[in-house]
Amino acid sequence: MPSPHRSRADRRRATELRILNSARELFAEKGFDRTTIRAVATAAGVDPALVMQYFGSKRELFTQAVQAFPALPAATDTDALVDQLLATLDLKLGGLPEGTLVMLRSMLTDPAAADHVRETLDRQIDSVSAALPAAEDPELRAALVITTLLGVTIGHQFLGLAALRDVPADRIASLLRPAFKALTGPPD
Amino acid sequence: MPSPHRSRADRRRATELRILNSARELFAEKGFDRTTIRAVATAAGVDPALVMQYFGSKRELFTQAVQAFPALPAATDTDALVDQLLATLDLKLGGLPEGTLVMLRSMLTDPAAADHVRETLDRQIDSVSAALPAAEDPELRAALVITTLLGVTIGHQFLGLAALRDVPADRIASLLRPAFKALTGPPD
DNA sequence: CCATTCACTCAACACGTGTTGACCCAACCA
DNA sequence: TGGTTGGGTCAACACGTGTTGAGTGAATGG
Repeated sequence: MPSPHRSRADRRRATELRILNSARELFAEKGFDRTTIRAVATAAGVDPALVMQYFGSKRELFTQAVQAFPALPAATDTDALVDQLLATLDLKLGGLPEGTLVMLRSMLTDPAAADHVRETLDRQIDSVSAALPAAEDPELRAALVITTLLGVTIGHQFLGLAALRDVPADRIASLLRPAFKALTGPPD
Repeated sequence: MPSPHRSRADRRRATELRILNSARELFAEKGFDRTTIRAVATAAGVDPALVMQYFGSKRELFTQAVQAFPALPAATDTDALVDQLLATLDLKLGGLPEGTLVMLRSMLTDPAAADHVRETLDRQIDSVSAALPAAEDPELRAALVITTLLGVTIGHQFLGLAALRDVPADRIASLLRPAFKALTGPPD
């Protein structure tokens, strides 16, 4: 059922976007393997063949459905860095962008997704590490901070751990803050 | 190629075990969806139909391939608890039992695996929480400790983050210790 | 020694998948 | 108005999957 009176190019872009959105939603919810081209097509109200025609392959559709993680804001001061990292918790626990969910969901079972996540986290670690000039082993400390956030995110967003349900993000942040301070700079 | 002179019952148990071990290895490496009955059978040197005959279904084989996480040792003292938690890092970073790898690998894409992991972690959280009588929000604190360990494990074991490669477990433990102390009991 | 049990294999079914090529018809353009 | 483009559908192929039922032959036990 085509929407009324629109130019051919407009409709083309609209359905392509509809497909991409359905794909993101399904990939984020069920992962790469369990998301079928047919399911995406149905969700978008379109024939499976059209999905192929537009994106070439399921793998390519997956790639397009992923969007880069939001870059971490730079910080040179350690205290400010911790605050900024904790500020991202709101995002991580509430409305993580769907393109990010797509990556995280499949990272343990799809090597391509794992690569993408690894590269992204490595980059984030470098970025955090660069803001820890005073401490020793800055890269390792940064990695522990980032993986901690990853673990909390997984426990909350994907596993739905009881102890994390209905806990406001700033409560978690306030408990995590002293831990991150201990991690990023030792008490001397 | 039957191994020589053994009783029928012995050989039966032996091949059943061989199948189970192959299954564990493959499930741990590739996850539920990408592990095929045929691949398990081939790895065990056996016909696919035999796998079905012994385990009934792929799902049942998966269930059998999972073994319970090693229970957390109890501790009533906070400092001792932190030490014990960090002592598990050796295990988590080195030779995590394959049955555990199976669960973790599939937890993001297979709901049954997610259930199992959630239940296990909930139990661990309760256990840790019980050892934190003094602090407020003990359950939440426990959950943050456990999810931190989860995140570090994933970053190291499954993603292979560069910053965690070739870092001895006790180095990580020594950096994590002050963070866990800050998390389990506030500086008063 | 013979009948039976049973570990194990073979061949196939039913189904869902990604992917493809032929086709249709409304929008466009001269 | 008529020919062409191109968004979109239809039907099918080739393949891999979990699963099944009939069959085979050696170990068993009386």
